[in-house]
Amino acid sequence: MPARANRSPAPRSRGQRVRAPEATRERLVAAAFEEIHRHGYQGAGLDTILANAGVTKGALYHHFTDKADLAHAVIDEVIRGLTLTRWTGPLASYVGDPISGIQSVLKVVADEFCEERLVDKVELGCPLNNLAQEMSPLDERFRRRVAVVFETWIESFAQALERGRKEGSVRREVDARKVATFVVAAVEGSFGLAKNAKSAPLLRENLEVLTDFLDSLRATPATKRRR
Amino acid sequence: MPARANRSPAPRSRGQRVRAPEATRERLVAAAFEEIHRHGYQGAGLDTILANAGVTKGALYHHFTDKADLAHAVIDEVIRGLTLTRWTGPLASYVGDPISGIQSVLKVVADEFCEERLVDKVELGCPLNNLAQEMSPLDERFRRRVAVVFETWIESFAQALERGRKEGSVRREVDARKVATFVVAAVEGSFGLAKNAKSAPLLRENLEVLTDFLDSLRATPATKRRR
DNA sequence: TGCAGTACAGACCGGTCGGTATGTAAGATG
DNA sequence: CATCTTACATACCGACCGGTCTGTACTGCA
Repeated sequence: MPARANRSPAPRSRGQRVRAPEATRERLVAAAFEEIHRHGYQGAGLDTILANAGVTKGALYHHFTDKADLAHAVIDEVIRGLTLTRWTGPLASYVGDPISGIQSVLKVVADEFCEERLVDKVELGCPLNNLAQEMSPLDERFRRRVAVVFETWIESFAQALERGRKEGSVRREVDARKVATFVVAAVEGSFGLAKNAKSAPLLRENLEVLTDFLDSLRATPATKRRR
Repeated sequence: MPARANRSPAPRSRGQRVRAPEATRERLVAAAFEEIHRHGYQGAGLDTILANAGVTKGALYHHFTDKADLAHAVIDEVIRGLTLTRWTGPLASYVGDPISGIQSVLKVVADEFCEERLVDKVELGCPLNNLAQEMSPLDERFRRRVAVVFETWIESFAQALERGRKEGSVRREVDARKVATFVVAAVEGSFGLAKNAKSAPLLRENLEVLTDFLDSLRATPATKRRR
């Protein structure tokens, strides 16, 4: 196993304690996110998290009741935040018809993971989907929290599509909610296959097919967008 | 935690040993598949597997070198078999154009999981995808074995689509391989969302959208199939 | 300035679980 | 029938790991 990187070393130099509870908490959550992203919840070791956060058991159990509580914070804060930043945020601020908006967001993500700097992250998969698949049947509290994040994601896409329908850019027969759910499912499925194949190009190609599918929903019969 | 069912009680009544090594091995693999399907590889307990198989550690380590070896057998035999039975087999034996063939297979699966008897299994997700998401970044041997199964699945769909293209039922511009990969990704993504939502209808609806997408690939411009 | 509550540090514990070592009965072999 | 190999059963071990407990330094407050 590769030595685990300990970025942002502990700011405690013994004799000069800093006393920044909020910062400590966030270091713990951030380190937990990393570990869980790499090894899953069950595979994540508290000792590793503590080492990477630069704190000890005392700090952990001061801020959280147990391992699950820490993971809940990871979902509610980090993973939810990432979903908003990557998907709902960019789509909401997009100017233009919603289908082009979703396609634009897909392209941004595809480009991002094809960059040299992030190709390695493809094999770690989507943190949201990872937790969903691992924990949904095991712990109801995990399942619900993850479901909430999925819901906001789907709902933002659904509202965009519904708006497009009313504005005339999206075909009338389209069920915005169903399509939005499908798009999210297809995105997560694409991440999953790319993760197993360790292939960022595979992710990109899948998102391209998804883009074609979205074109087929346009009211103006698919004027072959730029790719 | 719920008491784990021990179906098919051990056939050993002490004093009348049966000596059926192949059967014992298969009982172990079957029990391991169940446990892994429910709790993932890391969460699966050997003691539970042994209890449900009705054998002991001695039997296990006689037939397998370690836990990973047992799981490898689960992938190569059970999960691969399920994939062939559910997807590539039915499609291969379908008479008619390949797009209708894939749609038919999708419908069979959707109906299956909406039955009273199998709705509970939705929340366990697809065994193949579960292992792919959990183990791909952790163990290269797991990743490769899972990738092989995905490959046969995708390839069977790709060949069907390519055949349709040559026969004229599938549009010329369609990249059979890309589309086949996307379909598999969409299926797995749909299973994943349905698993988190604990909703068989959600799975069905997603597969319906996927069916619509497949219609858009027909050379004859989507003559609105039966649903 | 003393005191109390906060924010940790670090040693330790108990259970779980994968794996091993040893024993033994059943079937094959000569 | 003696023996060897196969096919298990069972007791046991040691490591890991989540969680606890106690101690302590810093800080705000009366």
